[in-house]
Amino acid sequence: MKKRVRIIDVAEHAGVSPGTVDRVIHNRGKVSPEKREEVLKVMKELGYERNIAASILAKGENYRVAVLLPDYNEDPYWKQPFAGAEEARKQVQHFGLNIEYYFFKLLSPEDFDRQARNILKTQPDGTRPDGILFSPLFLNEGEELLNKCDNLNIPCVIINTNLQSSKKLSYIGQHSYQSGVLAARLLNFGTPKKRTVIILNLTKGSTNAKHLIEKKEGFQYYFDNYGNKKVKVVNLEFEEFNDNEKLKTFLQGLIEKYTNLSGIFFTNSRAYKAIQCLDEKIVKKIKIIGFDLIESNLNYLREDKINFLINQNPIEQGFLGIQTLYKHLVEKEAVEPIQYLPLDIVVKENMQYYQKRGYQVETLLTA
Amino acid sequence: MKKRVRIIDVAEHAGVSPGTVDRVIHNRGKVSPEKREEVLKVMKELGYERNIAASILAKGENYRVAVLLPDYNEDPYWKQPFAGAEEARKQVQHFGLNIEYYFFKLLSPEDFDRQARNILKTQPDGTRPDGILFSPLFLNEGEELLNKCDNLNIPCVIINTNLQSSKKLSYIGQHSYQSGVLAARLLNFGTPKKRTVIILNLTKGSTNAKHLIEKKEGFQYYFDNYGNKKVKVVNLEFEEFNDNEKLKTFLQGLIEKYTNLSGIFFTNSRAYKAIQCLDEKIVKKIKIIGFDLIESNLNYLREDKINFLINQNPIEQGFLGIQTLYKHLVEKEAVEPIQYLPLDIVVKENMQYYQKRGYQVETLLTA
DNA sequence: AAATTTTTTGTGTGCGAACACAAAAAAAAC
DNA sequence: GTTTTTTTTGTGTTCGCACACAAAAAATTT
Repeated sequence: MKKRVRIIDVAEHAGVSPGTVDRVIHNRGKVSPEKREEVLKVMKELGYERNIAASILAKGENYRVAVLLPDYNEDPYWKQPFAGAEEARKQVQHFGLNIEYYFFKLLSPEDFDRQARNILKTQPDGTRPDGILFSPLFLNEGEELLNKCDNLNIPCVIINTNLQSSKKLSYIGQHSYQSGVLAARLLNFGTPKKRTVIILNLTKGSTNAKHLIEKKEGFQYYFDNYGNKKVKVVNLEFEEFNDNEKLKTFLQGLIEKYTNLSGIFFTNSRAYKAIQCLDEKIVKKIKIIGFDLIESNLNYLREDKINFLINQNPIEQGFLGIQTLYKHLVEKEAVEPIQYLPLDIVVKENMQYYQKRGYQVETLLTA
Repeated sequence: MKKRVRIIDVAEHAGVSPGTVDRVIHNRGKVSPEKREEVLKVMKELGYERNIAASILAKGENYRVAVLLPDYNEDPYWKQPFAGAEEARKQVQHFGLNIEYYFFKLLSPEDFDRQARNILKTQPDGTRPDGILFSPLFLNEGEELLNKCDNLNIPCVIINTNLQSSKKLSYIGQHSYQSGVLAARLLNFGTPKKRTVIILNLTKGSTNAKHLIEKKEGFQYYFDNYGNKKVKVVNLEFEEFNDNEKLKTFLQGLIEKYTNLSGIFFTNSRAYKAIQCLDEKIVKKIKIIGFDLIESNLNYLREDKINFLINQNPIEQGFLGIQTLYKHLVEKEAVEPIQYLPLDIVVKENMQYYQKRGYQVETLLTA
């Protein structure tokens, strides 16, 4: 148990005052080059490490982080990153990280933009947030926010949807392409003969389509290279998924057209919307793969109407997002620019274990 | 951003000195009942919360935690909990938690016991560890260690194998029974007709058999209640798995005997030992499910010789184990007595994401 | 060469809790 | 009622860092 090296130890060895060492550590300038070099050398020699507890105490509660997510009342999926962030907040609040939440309307780029402006507005005390966690569902507006933050020197962590921009501190989420490959593998597993599989995208055009395209490509790739060569892949999209009648007509059309239909891969969390519209017997004959452990999907998983759900760890996304900002701001540690979360294969028999933090979502939101 | 309530605030409101409040908080006795009550009341009223950073700083680096695991040179699986613990150590070392590792010979209860005694020996400075993390592979010796620690008031976190004893702070690991059910589900998925499945236990009698029995029961339960009713389940054990010739003979015997063999479920990480001995064509005809993402298994997963691996998150077990002790000792927060980790279904297409921390295992151990 | 400005370096205080020790109050012994 | 002992309460120092401010040294100006 080697005793820690302190600033004052470094100062003594370097023949300077603690104040000078402090200036070197924090780059507060006003240090002559020679002393600067000497201090850096001694720090390395002695292996100086900042005492984080003392640092936090001396600094006071100072960091402000803004979290911008879709309003979860419109889509229960978004409860989960929120819950994860809340969980992390409880831990890091002791160490000087405070969090403010902002919510935008799920399908409205305008609202996203409005909230983003709110976040960046200077407070009465003249400050801006020290970090932002958000999900860039809209490509342009997301990039714009990243750019603004880059100018203001505010680190951003983005979750769920990746942007190519290098102006982010870190991306946390799934590898879209690979999730498509995985879905294909699972569907292929239950498709021995010459059959048809459908990849169906229930979404409106306005949202960031990039990760949906990647899923499709991954899905196609698997069947082209590894899967049962006799399987035909059909690629479809349907926008009016909120109109039950239209959706029903659309789906029945598919069933009639593709008589040798083996399975459907839903590219997002809306598998349950389709299953609602279909006859039980038909559903059970088709293999169905969807995304996300939201309650409506889980119910169908229990009833064996959905065969597999792929979990993209939304709770963990929120949790890790806050943790990453904490690491960067408070501990000043380097963070990974891309943090891919596992693609969990969820069936009835293991679903319970992926909802652990999920329990708190409910209690949290009714409070 | 409400300002924090400090001890001195509580003291003022209660009309006592900070020392008295301190005594109440730490139960250092010597406080008159009236003042004690008053202080507690005020603490609740003002919502006092300990400033953890200040607390850690004032206390100094004080906590010592011992970690007792099997020697990973004998079984690569055990590299993983070690790596997880190391990862956690890096984080909590800043906050006053120091870790010492002890290793015991995998199949030797005597060595486990010897190391346990080492751990509990008082140090030159008269102290014992403040907490212990271990894996109670041997039922009796594990219980004994728990009992001793209970007497000495040392909190214990156990991983991998559960013990019924209530004298543990927390268990972290899988739900054995449910993992059996899950394996059955996956095997059943690929078994349409009247066939035979084998559940095979490659182990020596000496280790704690309890979680193996639970796996078997879960496996059987699924086929009895939900699975294909025409499947016959055969329950076997083989001890001399390290003798390739004998194992080969044994397995070929099985193949000949059960001509309609559909799949084998290996109850631990030794699936690879069996596959080594078998002909490629035969392996590919049989569905194989095993446990644990060790390199030999992963290779066979890549080659499609193993269909599914169930991951019991050994890295996370080590990581969470240390975190749990940190929470208990340093943050003094309540911890969950049982923390079940997910039963991950791993195939070729998602295996990479479950090894994230695993990468560091290699670099760690060659250093 | 003295006075002034600018750059560089050193000193001191506070953050909040833990713990040792001193002081005061209460109880017991005489 | 005084002294001694025990219980209860209060005070002061420490942990290591951040940051404000004071002091010293160097560079400019006069």
